[in-house]
Amino acid sequence: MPGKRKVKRRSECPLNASVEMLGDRWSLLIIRDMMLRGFRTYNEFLQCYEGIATNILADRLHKLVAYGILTSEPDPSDGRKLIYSLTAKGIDLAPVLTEMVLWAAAHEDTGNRVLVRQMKENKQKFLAGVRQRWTAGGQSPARRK
Amino acid sequence: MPGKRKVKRRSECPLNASVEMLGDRWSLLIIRDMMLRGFRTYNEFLQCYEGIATNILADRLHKLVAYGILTSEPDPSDGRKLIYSLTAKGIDLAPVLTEMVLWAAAHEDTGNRVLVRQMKENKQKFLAGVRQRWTAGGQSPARRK
DNA sequence: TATATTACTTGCAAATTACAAGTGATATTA
DNA sequence: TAATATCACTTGTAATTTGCAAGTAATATA
Repeated sequence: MPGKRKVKRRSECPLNASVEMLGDRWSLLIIRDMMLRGFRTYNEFLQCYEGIATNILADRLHKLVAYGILTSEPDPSDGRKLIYSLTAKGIDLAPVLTEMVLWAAAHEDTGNRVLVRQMKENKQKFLAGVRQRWTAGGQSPARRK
Repeated sequence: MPGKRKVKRRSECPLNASVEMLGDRWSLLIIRDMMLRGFRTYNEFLQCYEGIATNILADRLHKLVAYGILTSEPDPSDGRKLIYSLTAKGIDLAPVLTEMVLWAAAHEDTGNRVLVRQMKENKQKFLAGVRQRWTAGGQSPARRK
């Protein structure tokens, strides 16, 4: 388990730390696609509904790895591919994602009602599910398209 | 209570809606300063630790008002001032803020341990406090400097 | 009446983003 | 084995956004 490293930030505020790491238009969507859709490779991430540009995706993946939110390793069955995984730190973003989803679902006209109902009715169960799919037991989380 | 309006977004995903409204380096910090420090005017927001630029602040305040997260009204005791308030939609961001604070506090070397302990030990009480300070009874939430 | 304060706006350089078109390494197909 | 396809990127360029400094009009204070 890596220790907390001292990083130069605009302030000491923990919210500011989160905003500096995640406060952009793409990082959380990549994490969403890992948590909810089981995406793990570059080309899968490129298929995200919102249409991320290739250079931005490469940049964000590097940053998320540098922040300790993701790790990457070569695919043993295909030397061209890199497989990205969520670390414990990345898995711990599930509550953040959940609250952002519930907030938007409550106040905006959005889709994916199934997911929202699932999150609302049993937040704890949903979080446990993400954790299980991405730790020890679940090396290859199920893909849902 | 305003209804949910149809807005053109990159996708229907509720997380994407949140990211489009809040996914930048400043919006959530303005909301933090309202919720935790009781800031309500332009000059107060300008004093934020992270040092926001005036044009960025003006832009973000306009956007947050347009999204229905804030409202603004002239200060009756000083015609030059505008007083910004959190709407119900804005108050409902407290759980998002809380989870982002707890995540960073758990995984990064950050400050404001008092706030973090308060949030961790009694999340519900903290959320209730924010709601109370910003609704009906609490027209002028206490300033903590 | 002169000065100060408030909430901005404007101009401009620098940084970031989006889009299109490569690139080298590896894998598959004929 | 040679040609083609796929993979994870990189590069170039234009458009957009940001950061900083310097205004500005309306209102308040001395």
